[in-house]
Amino acid sequence: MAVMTETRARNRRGQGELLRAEIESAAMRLLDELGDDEALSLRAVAREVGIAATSVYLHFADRDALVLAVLRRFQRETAAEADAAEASAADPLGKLRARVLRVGASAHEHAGLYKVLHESALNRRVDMSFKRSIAEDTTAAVRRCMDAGAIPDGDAEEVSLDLRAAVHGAVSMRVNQPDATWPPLAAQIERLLRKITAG
Amino acid sequence: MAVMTETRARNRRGQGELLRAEIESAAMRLLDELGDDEALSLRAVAREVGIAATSVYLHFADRDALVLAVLRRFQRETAAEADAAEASAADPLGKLRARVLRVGASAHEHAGLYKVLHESALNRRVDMSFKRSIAEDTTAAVRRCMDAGAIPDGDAEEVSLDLRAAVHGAVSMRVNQPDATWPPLAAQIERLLRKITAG
DNA sequence: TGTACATCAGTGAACGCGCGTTCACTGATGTAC
DNA sequence: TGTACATCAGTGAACGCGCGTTCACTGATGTAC
Repeated sequence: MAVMTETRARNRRGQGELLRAEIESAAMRLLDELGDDEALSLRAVAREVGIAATSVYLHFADRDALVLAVLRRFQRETAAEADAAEASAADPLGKLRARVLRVGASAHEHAGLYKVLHESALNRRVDMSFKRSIAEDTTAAVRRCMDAGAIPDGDAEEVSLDLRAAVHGAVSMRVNQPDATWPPLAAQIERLLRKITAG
Repeated sequence: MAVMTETRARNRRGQGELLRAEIESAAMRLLDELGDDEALSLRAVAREVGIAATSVYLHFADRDALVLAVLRRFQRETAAEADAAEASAADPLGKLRARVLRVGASAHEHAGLYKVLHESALNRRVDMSFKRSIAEDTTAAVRRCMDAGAIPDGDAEEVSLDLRAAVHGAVSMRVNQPDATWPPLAAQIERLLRKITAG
């Protein structure tokens, strides 16, 4: 029965794009809580921002467009964090470890967004090929480890696939059953990395 | 615009429970296609069976009860298949391999049900502890391998967790991005099993 | 410096939809006498 | 052998809900003259 009393000052002329960012941020917050794109309603986003539901259409063609914008941003941010983590390590194996740990941690921290990005029905409906870069970056890091002799030589694509599957699984279990008790994610990821990269 | 013309003979007296099974089967089919419990509507199930929507309430308290009945059945069937596969192998390692391969294959074959069981919002909302048995059975199989010296001795719980994470990840990727091209699941599972059980 | 007006940012009412669930009911059938 | 009736299996109308989206609109503000 609580009535929405928040009012929001209209943006100055020429500043209309500011609302776009506000909508996107609100949707990102909600989506991270919900963990399900179908559960995100445009009207809830509008309520969160304090605008009329129809105002969302000033900046996004429809609900899918809004969700996709959020997911692109999450993907971009995660990739940047992974790059930064990689850069902070010295040797190839340290870089691979830092990258994988960072990707796992980001996913765990933003469980809802991770779920929507990787486990929602959107994957069946729209093109999400922008996700590919994470896989490619991991494969490249594996390859550099092999080239440097830091891990046994082999099929980098295959090792990367196994590694991503294992990390995805470790994260997914925790994200989907948050109430169960789980051993620390980082330790498991390090162990999986060790096992999977060993010849 | 197609109108539902299917008619369905009312069950004989005393046979009312037959409808329960029909509803459960229809819901199972739909849920496997949809891969999302929130997308399953009671009315769609009723349409599929050819009954009035309200007739579902003769056998299930509400939508959640119906979905849970389906998931319990799927879990029971998968566990039985895994036990059968295990029984068909001779040595402990063969049994573990057979079990893990069978669980992976069942999941892949029933992608939608697998998703609902392991990745749906139901996990946050209701008790799904009946899922535990699969994990426990795998851990037991790992322990028998260790006892028999078929794999290096170690923490069976930990190895089982890593194995389940990896297999879950391998399945989940394929299930969630069915249009991407993936190498054969069985080969990847065998490889992961080898790597993860090796000391 | 003043003012008409185009533009920009955003609104509010309305639409049709499918949904879960409640409720009072119907009509065939088996059974007690 | 006949029949009244309780029970069983299932129905159909109706409810209120929140949703995505369309549409014509409003009112403040910057700018051209």
